[in-house]
Formats: sequence, structure tokens, C-alpha cells
Amino acid sequence: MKEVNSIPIGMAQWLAKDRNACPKFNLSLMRFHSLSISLSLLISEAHMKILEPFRKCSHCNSLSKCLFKNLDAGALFEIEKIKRINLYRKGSILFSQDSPALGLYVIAKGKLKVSTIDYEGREHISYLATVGDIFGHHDIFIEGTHRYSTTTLEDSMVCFIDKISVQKILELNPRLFQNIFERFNFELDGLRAHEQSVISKKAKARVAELLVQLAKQEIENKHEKIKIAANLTRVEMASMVGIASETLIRLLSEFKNEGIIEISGKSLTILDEKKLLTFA
Amino acid sequence: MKEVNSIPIGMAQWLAKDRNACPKFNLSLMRFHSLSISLSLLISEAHMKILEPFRKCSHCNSLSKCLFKNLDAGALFEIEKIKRINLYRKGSILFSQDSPALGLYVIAKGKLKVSTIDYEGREHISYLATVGDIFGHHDIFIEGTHRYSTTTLEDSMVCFIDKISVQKILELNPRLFQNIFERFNFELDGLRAHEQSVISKKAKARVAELLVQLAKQEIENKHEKIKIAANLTRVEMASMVGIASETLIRLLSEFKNEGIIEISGKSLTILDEKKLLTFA
DNA sequence: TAATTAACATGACCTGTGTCATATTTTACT
DNA sequence: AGTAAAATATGACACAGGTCATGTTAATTA
Repeated sequence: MKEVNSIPIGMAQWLAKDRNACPKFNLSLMRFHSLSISLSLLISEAHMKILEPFRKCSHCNSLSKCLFKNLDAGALFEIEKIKRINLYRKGSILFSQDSPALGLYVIAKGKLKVSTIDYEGREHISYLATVGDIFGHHDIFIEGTHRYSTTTLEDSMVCFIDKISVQKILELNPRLFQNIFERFNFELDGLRAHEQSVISKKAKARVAELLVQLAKQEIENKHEKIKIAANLTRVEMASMVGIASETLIRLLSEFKNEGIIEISGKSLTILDEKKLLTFA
Repeated sequence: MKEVNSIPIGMAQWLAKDRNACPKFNLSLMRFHSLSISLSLLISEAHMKILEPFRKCSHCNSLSKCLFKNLDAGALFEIEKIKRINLYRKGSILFSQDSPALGLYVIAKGKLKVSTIDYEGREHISYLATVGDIFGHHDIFIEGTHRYSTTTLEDSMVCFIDKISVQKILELNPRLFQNIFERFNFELDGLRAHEQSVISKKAKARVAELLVQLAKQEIENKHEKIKIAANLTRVEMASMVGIASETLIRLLSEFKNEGIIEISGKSLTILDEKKLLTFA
């Protein structure tokens, strides 16, 4: 099993861990090693500038995809006051399986993998989460623990609101229940579809499916050629569809030989999506 | 594919379809063939007696397992006024995949299978639902369609509340959101566990798991010997764990030869649960 | 009660996919 | 840059489990 930075939450930690700065957000910061310095002191000018467009929910670039998308200005203002924005370096863990659920996480920027460890210690990735996806909504009303771990695949920014505050917000904005219901449904549908796929489809079909799905998540979707830059290892991709990594590798080669995809290192490019879909 | 009574909903239909009366509820009714007669006229004395303990939520024997379990008397009274109690004969369909979701169903008595049909026409049973289980909560706030079909495995009684009424009840009793959240979580956990199982366990382990799970649903759980009376065909059991029926049959024989279970027709008896668990 | 059908059971066979071994390439670290 | 360690790739092999065929038993229907 891969060892990952297991330090949780928070900009202070992020800064402390930061060595080469955060490439995604194009920062080059001095290094801070002392966590005893108060958080506010640690925040540089550069950081402030980066957080700015996310600090005000009403002006957030990701609002349309956010859980709080259709709330009125007043409600958004309340949320702005309570929420914390955390930065995570690539490879760090938001929370891990069986840890107590503390509140609600909303991804503002970045990409995460949602995974569980099975009884034999193998990692199973359920899905990749991205902007607008939320965690912790399962346990708003109960003293529960997370059923899965979330790990950043790239440098990411995540808004956090503690449980009690979420309850208060919900009380004042029952509209939000609909959004959460929507989210629950989305997850249920996804799980059902995935289970069906695992049960009734062969490995090749599932890999085709995975590629199409990963391609869909890419924003630079301009032309026919879609480059998948999820930055997943073969082992991770395999664990998303429940097959051995060797099988995945073999199938990728097959697709390559059939002229459907192009492989260059970690990055895959889909050349013929139509043909790919016939397999899925 | 098996053809099932595809008549939906309602006591009127149930009565109309009834031939040998409803064994479970010990009814012997005259036969009604005309649906044009108003519903109330169709309800016999015997029926009234059977529905009685379910009509008043506050006195319902299944209240502790119901979605409405921890509501105050006033709220329950409101629900009593709106809800409809429907009877279904064994093998009839509450609702089927892709049909519009009309409201909330709560199982008051009986047992149902929850299933989907995959792209190749094969049935996949997700789980067996029983007293207290609910359907339609997914679509309370949206104009959605059911993602699966539900079919009664025995004569069953189901309370129904239309969507609009559910919304009103929720507005007045936000406590209910917690119950629904709980339900969502329960389903998600179940799905996750099942998917994990399908991905990482072999057929034998999954069948062992299934048997244990089915045994747990039996109420006559007194002694070590647990009789499974779910009344499922081998094909249905196989479709619950995603294997071919032949494989299931073979594995059941194996368990029989190992002295773990006893088979006599449809009814299975678990003789050695401990040993069974070592496989799961 | 016989007749028909559906469900159950078992054998033969074959393919997909996991496991293990090993080589090659890429990435990370000093 | 050079070395160590992952990650990727490919081959050999075994076997779990799907499919098909066929027989047997149980459940319906006439």
C-alpha cells in the first residue's frame, strides 16, 4: 500500500508541508515550518489573491456546480461567514475511512479520489470527485464516521462547514434539502449503475466505460481527440472497475492496437470515441 | 423472462384479480370483476378487520420500523388521514422501472423484491424489502421515474402517500428529514457493501453471505437452525449475488454436502451458521 | 389424474481473468 | 547525473465460473 501524506485539513498544515509550493495555483511561497505561528500570519499576499474568488460564495466561479447553488444572497452571506477554505496538496487526505464525520466538504477546485480499503487491504476507488462534489452530507444528523477515504489527485481547494453550522443553515434554508436529496440520488444512481456494470459486463466493456467516463470529466473537450489527464496509475484505474491491473494494461494495449486510444505514459488520448462506445 | 401480474396499485385491483383470496391475511372473499363499482363498496367486513391495525399509525404494529416512527401524535394523525393502504397479492408489481414516481410507499406487511432489468434483459435483484422499508423517497422533490421495479414475494400491505402530501408533511415535520437521510445512508451503505462483495469476493463467499443475510431477515430466529423462507427461486437468488443460477445451485449442493445447510425444495435451513460465516 | 410446463440439478466444455514471474520504462531521490 | 524504486508491460499458466446440453423433480393447468 502506498503511503500518503496523512496530515489532514487546513491551510496552516498545507503551508507547513509545502516544499515546492503549489503548482496548480501557481504559488511560490517561502517555507514555513513552525505551526505555532498563528494561521493568519502564515497567509501570504499570494494566497489571499488565490482564495479571493472563492471566499465570497456569491462571486465564486464554481457556484453553479455547488451544493449552495440556488440559495439567496442572504443565505450565501451567512455561509461565507462560517465556512473555512482549505488547501490541500496533491496526495493529501481530506478524511479517511472510519474517521468521525465533522462537517460538510464542498470541492471548490481540484480533483479527488473516493476510495475504500477492503478486507484484504486492497484499495477500491468508487469514483473521482471534482468541483461541486460534496462529502459529509451523509452524517449531518448523526454521529457517524466516514465510510470512505478521500485523497486529492491534484492540488485542491475545499470549503468546509462544521456539522452544527450545517444544521443551522438547513433549518433556515429547507431548499437545501432538495439539493442534498439530489446529491443522494446522484450517488445512488452512480452506485447502482456501477454495480450493474461490474456484475454483467466483461472487463473490456468496463474499461471502455471508464475511459468514456474519464473523458467526460475533462474540460478541454473541444475536438474529437480527448486527452485524459486524471493522472491515475494503472493500479488505480483498475481498482475503479474492479479488475487486476495487468488486465487493465492488456486491455489498454488492445485499444491502442485497434487505434482507439493513444498511450504516452500516464496520459491517454481517445482517438475514436464512437468505437470505444461500441465496447461499453 | 417471467411474466408477472402487471396490474398496479390498489385494493380495488387486488380484489378484482383475487381468485382464491389472500392466503396470508386469511381472507376468503367473493370475486369482484367490475372495477367500475366504487372502491368503498368493494371492501368487505373481513377486509376492514385486517386493515384496522394498520389504519391508525399510532397503533400500528410496524410503527417502530416505519419511516414515521418518531413523530408526535398530531403528525401521525395527519398522516393517517392522507395515507392509503393498498393490498397486493403475491407476484404483483408496486411500480416498475422507469414509471413516474407518484409518492411514498411504506411497507406495512409482507416482502418485496427490488430489481432492475439490465441491457440484456436479465433481472438483477438488489435486495429484499420488508416491513418499514420505503420507496419513492428519492423523488419527493423532483419529477423523477423509479430506477427499479418492486414486486411482492408474498401477499403484502403497503401504505401510500402522494408526493404533494409528503412535501407538506415534511414541511411541518423537518424531523422526518433525518429519517429519510438515515434511509438514504442505509441504502448507500448496502450498495457499497454489495459492490465491494461482487468485486472482491468469489461466488462461494457471496452465496454464503447471501444465506446469512437471508437468515437474518427471518423472524423465527430462535434456535441454531434457521429456516430461510424467502420463497425465492434459484434464478432469483443467483441474480442477487450476480452469478449464474447453475453456479448457485452447485454451491448450494456443496454447502449441503459439507453439512452446512439442508435443502428441501425451496426452503433452505442453515445448520451451521458459524461455518457458513467462515466462507463469507 | 394425467399432461404440460417450470424449476432444479448435474455434467462437459471453454473462455476470461487473476496470479505469478520477469523484463522494461518511468519517476523519485541523493 | 546516477541510482534506487515505482510503475508499466508482457508472457505463461491455472482455474473459477459462464454457457450449453440433458435429465430429473416439482408445480400448474386442463
